[in-house]
Amino acid sequence: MPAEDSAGRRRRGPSMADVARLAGVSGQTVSRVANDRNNVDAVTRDRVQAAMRQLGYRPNSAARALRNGEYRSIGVIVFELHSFGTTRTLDAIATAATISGYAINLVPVLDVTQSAVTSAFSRLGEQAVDGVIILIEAHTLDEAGVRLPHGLPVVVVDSSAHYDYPIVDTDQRQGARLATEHLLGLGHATVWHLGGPPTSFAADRRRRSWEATLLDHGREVPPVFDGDWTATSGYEAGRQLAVNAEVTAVFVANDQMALGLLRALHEHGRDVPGDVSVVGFDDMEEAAHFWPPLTTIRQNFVDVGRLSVDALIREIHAGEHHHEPVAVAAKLVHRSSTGPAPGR
Amino acid sequence: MPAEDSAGRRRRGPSMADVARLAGVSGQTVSRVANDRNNVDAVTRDRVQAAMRQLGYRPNSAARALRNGEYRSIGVIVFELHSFGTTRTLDAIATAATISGYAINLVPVLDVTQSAVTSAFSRLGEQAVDGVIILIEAHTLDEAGVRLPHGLPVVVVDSSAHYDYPIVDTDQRQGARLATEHLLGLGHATVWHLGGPPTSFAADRRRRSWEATLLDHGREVPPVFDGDWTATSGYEAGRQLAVNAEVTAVFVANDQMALGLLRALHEHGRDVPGDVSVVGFDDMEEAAHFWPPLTTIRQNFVDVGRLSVDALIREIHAGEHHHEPVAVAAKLVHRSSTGPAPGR
DNA sequence: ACGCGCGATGTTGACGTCAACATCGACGGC
DNA sequence: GCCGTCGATGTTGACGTCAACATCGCGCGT
Repeated sequence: MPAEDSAGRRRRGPSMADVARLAGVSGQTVSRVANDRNNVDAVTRDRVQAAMRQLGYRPNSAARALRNGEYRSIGVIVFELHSFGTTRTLDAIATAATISGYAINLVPVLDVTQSAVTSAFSRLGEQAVDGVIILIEAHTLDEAGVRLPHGLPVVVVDSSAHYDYPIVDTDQRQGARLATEHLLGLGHATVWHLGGPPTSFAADRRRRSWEATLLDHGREVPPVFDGDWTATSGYEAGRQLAVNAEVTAVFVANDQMALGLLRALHEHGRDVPGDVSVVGFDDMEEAAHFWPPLTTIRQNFVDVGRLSVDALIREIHAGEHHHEPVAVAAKLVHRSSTGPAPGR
Repeated sequence: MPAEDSAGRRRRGPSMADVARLAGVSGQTVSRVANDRNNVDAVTRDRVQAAMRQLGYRPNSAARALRNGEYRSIGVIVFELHSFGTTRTLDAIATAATISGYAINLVPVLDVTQSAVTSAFSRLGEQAVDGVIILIEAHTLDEAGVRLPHGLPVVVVDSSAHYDYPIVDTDQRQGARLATEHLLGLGHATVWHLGGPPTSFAADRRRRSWEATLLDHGREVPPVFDGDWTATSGYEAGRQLAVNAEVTAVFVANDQMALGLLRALHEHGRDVPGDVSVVGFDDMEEAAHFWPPLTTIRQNFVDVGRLSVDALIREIHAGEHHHEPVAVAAKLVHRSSTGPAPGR
């Protein structure tokens, strides 16, 4: 339990009443000063502010939230901050929320098990939040069943349209098409794919769009390799791709796996982009300094974050709901890891 | 303002009173059930729980916090989540806090200006937190002056002993010595250094320790190159290091800059580790897949996070204060970017 | 048969804030 | 000089929860 003072009472900060007493005014006047209302005499205001400073007064946000029925805080459920995309999106969400005057309540899912997700959701039920943004990959969500308190506004950052909640995400379809067509445009007969985990909707979208693009152009669709977003999984898949001489172009579902692939290609003495061209996805800051610098699809995480906060706040205030999924455009960043098909 | 019901009242969730009415008991009994007190008859408990489920009751944490004088929440001040270390530490803090039953309130500093820091601090003053962990680099903190509400428990994750707050951090000194001695042990005449921004205490510690280690071994201390933690800055410094034939060993203050350095070395045709050995700091997941895989100093972010949460909670509960700074040991991870000095 | 103890449940009030309403005094118009 | 107006300030109560205290009834010991 918290520290207590000599009388055995909980140590709490000074309240409005304390400030009021010191300044010789009523609590209500203190409230008015604290909230910047204009109908307070300048002299009185100064006196109150001096008293606040002297006592180190800070408003009690619990009381305020109780009174106003609003926490001005939004919960963000995340599963590990290892993934580059999640981290950047969280950053953007935090920034957007702060600008809109909302605090961020970070609710981590401790491990991949279903019970961890369920427990994160139930923790959230007791949290002081007005709404929730879900940043974990969808399949986990599905399995846990939607155990979120009814009536809590929710926005999902993901690529499935299967939820009862508003959705904001990068336009995976368009991004993957950009990558694939870039490689085809360089004269490669076809494009191989190193995908994300099959359980991720984002990975699924990228894979489908890659496939559709190939078919649109009348190309063969090579078998897919699946990774788990980590560089290590990219390296492992890469060891198989590297020994296959037919492989001249690979679209990798994220930059980290692309890094692993590059390493595998180097180890097998295959030149990039001379023998094999590689395109990533995300455009993490490091990608520009991979060896060789990675051509990749840049996601606009700032917009994703901002738009999900906007959507959530709209839902909180107006009870609005169920708009079209919001898709944020991605763009191709051309660097040195892609070049013309060999012998062309 | 939040959505209102048809009567124009704020839409709020059901309260204990609503549950009590439905279950035909007093509010206090509902409270006892909600808090898992044992002195409630099993039959009554079931009835209350059924009512809770039916109404979708969730306890109002604002009221609870007001009543108990404790938010069970800790604030974490961060500046951007771009840096790998900050992100990992935040992750560890979130995990540790959750396990200890504390929520995380993320308070982003929006940009590098002093006013942004000040404003983050003052936002924090109004936030529903019992304590604060500061995860931004120290110099920014200094300039802003310690404007934190007096009496708010604080823990700083940084490497300066100049604060009035408890400190937890990786043992920068030991980590940098490990890196430097590893390179000297491989027969390099001396070790060059690509440091972090001079304003960072962590960077400062690493630099000093590198220098001290060289002096201990009677080696020459080459001029320092300063980066800003980004791969880009590492690349730029790297272009200067790469053209200097004397450089055979470089200790880089983080992995991201090391990546940029590797790229610069490749571009100048200098072999790693044949011509130049490189050691990084952090051990981000990707480091194992750099080309070549990077020898680096692994920071134990999990421990840093856990220990800072522990220290903060201790401070919150007992008002304990001012222990020795906590230094978490780092360790060397040997990969392929380091080898014997050329011609040896 | 009486009372004591104890477990189950109910009642009251306080946590800090702020909207709504009440009050008070000064000033201007007639 | 009287009243109406308006701006500054004060008073009251309610938000939802829970500790402290009060009550009630049942079983058991003597």
